[in-house]
Amino acid sequence: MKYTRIKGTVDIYGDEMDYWLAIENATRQVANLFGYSEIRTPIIEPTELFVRSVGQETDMVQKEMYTFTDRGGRSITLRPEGTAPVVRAFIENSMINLGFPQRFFYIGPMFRYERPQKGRQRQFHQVGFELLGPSPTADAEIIHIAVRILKEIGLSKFKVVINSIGCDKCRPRYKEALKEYYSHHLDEVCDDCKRRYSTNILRLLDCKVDVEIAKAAPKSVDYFCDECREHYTRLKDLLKLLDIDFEEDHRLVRGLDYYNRTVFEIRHELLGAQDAIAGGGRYDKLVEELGGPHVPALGFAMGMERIILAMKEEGVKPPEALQHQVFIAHVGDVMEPVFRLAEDLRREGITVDVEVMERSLRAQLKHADRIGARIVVIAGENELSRDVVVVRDMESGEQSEVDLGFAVDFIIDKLKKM
RNA sequence: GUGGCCAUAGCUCAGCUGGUAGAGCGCCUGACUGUGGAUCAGGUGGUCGUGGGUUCGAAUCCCACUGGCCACCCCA
Repeated sequence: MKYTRIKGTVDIYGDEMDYWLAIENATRQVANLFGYSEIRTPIIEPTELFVRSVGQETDMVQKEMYTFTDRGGRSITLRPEGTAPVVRAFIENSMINLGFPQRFFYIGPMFRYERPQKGRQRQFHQVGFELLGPSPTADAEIIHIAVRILKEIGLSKFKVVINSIGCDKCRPRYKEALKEYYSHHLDEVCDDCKRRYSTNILRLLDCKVDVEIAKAAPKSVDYFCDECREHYTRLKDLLKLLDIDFEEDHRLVRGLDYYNRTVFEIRHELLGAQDAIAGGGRYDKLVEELGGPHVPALGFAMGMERIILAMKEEGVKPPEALQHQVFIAHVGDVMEPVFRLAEDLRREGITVDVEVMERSLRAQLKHADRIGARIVVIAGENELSRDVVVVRDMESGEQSEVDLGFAVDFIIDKLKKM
């Protein structure tokens, strides 16, 4: 094979596309119901944008970015996530003048240079929502939307996990407590944890090896400042009001530096190692960090590939995006009336395939059957010389001769009854 | 970046201890000269992932590379 896909990428087509459209349709529908407008930002951004926002020390920046130098000598990166570009666009276009709050959603490809596995590719796709606003009500709304979309798609076997990692004011105290605690267990934890003890102490909490040690570790809740405690408590109350089931997990910390206070994840029960189908949190300092005004905000992203895996695991079938309704088979020199009939039907919103291969009638019927056409119109010289066509119901096999002038009404009527 | 398993027709796979490729499905044609789905018959289709090595001879053994899957790491 001469040319093949780049490692970690896939071609999406055919029946598979139905899954994608189901997710996109659910997203747009829910976005519309909650008043979110779509934003499309470039796929390439200055490298520095992600270094600043996601964090110099994160794995995403350290070893997962697709970065290259363009012909002008600029360092460019294929976006590894969607929040930083949205915030950049918000600042650059002075959207602050549009008033508050502001609500955005996006759908598109992201790129991370990782080793592919189940639920993980190098080019993957996310649906994301961002809400620029400060209150716990905003947090509840964002989680509400994520759950709503998943339900709209037809999923049910997932759970919402939430936590708060405090803010700049109270997190240092919490980190101290963790260091103190882990200093007594350093010889028991895994090598990764030993390394992160000094680089990123919070991450020791979600280590999968030393689960018991992490479970017994100090919890952020016990170190919150008054504001963080109030925010977190209020969020939980609001989620209950919205009838959203959630679990608290003090070990949930996220890998992006910009998060503070609320973080959450939605995990699917039937997936493998990569079971997080959505994740997000609050980022109150990010807008300022990127040179904008003080604008507290939060958001989340859902992994479309993972949602499709979840749909398949749960047996959720997306609706067929393309339904072949009418196939026009023709024999002989009859194109003028055939084209006219096809156009008349399409004007009524009916999907019409016209034979373009000049095959035998038998082959045309076979093709019509394969694409799932409900009705086949047989237009031959025999019929058209008498100004009629044959209309065949492909399910029952019933055929009727219909005057050309009544064919459209006849077919519309027949489709309605199917 | 690390580890395990894997790579034969469009798809799913067989091919035992080395003797130079097969099935099912699909696709095309015909039986049915202008009528799909069933059946039957015929046909199409592969430099056995790539490169090298061992051998008289390699799809089969060895090495490297590439790619795939799964897991680690990390994340959606």
